[in-house]
Amino acid sequence: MHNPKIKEIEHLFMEFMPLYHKKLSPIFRENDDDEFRCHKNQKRAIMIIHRTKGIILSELGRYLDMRKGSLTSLIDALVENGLVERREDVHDRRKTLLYLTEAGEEYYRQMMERTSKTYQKLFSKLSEEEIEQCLQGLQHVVAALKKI
Amino acid sequence: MHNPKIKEIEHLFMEFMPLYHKKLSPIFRENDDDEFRCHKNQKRAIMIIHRTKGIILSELGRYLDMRKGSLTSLIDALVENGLVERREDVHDRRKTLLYLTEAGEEYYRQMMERTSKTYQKLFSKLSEEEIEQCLQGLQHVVAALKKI
DNA sequence: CTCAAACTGTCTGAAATCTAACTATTTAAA
DNA sequence: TTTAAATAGTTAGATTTCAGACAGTTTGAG
Repeated sequence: MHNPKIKEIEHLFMEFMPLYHKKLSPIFRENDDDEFRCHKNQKRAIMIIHRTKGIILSELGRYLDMRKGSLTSLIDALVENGLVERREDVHDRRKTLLYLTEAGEEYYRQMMERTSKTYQKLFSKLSEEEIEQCLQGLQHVVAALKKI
Repeated sequence: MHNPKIKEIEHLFMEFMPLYHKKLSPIFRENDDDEFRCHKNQKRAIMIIHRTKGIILSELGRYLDMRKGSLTSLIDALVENGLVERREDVHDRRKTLLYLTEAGEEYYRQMMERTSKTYQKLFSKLSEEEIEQCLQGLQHVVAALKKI
């Protein structure tokens, strides 16, 4: 019942997450020339809504690891700023579908432009081989997380 | 200057993080039989202090992606509950070193016991080969994050 | 069909986190 | 040596997130 390799995976995640926060999370704090003054979690929400258009609030909360109650006000602010819009779900009247507005998509593009520069700068410290291994490693980890 | 593989890595991280939050983060929310009623970030802090004994507040903040100002009160609560202790740094009087108390280590052990059960259950859905690939993948990603 | 269980989003007051100052200490350049 | 810049931790007030309760809707078992 107890698989030692899974235990190793657990340890690696505990090593991985602090490293991610230290090296990569700060990217979402960068607030220079952010006309809407979005904070970190608003930016994370925008990135997810862009990728999964029509997502509902509850599911967004799962992806962000935030409670749906917190998201009501977070999304309210984004709607007020004209970056996000709510639409009713025709097939399930409980649900509200979330989309980026055109302004939201534009904001997303600008955000990604800055993000990419930071990624390029950071990972250029690695050799081509290390980059390749990181890339393939991430693919395997993502594939695993999708299955569990 | 622009490396397309780094761009792929960036995309994979953007896919990875929401998946991690959805599948693995909830583990730290489990609050059954938690006599100290530690919330998620307190648990994350305890895990990091266990791994990096004698860490200072500012560095802990980087690993948690939290501001040092927030950590003063977070650590205060853990100290009051007898799980963490502050010690002065003899060589640099600005610094305060953080350690788990014996009760803190015991709390950590109990938390890890529950965590491990959840990891075992989740990852047992994967084949041996998929587990191996996830494991090796994580090793490469961690190695990369350490270098950048 | 009926009705309980599950799920949606919102609300309210409590709790946690953030921003931005501030003091103290160390580092390093002048 | 002197001094400016960088870093550590704390504090106060503003902002964000939380837990828990709520009403409306859908699902599914009997």
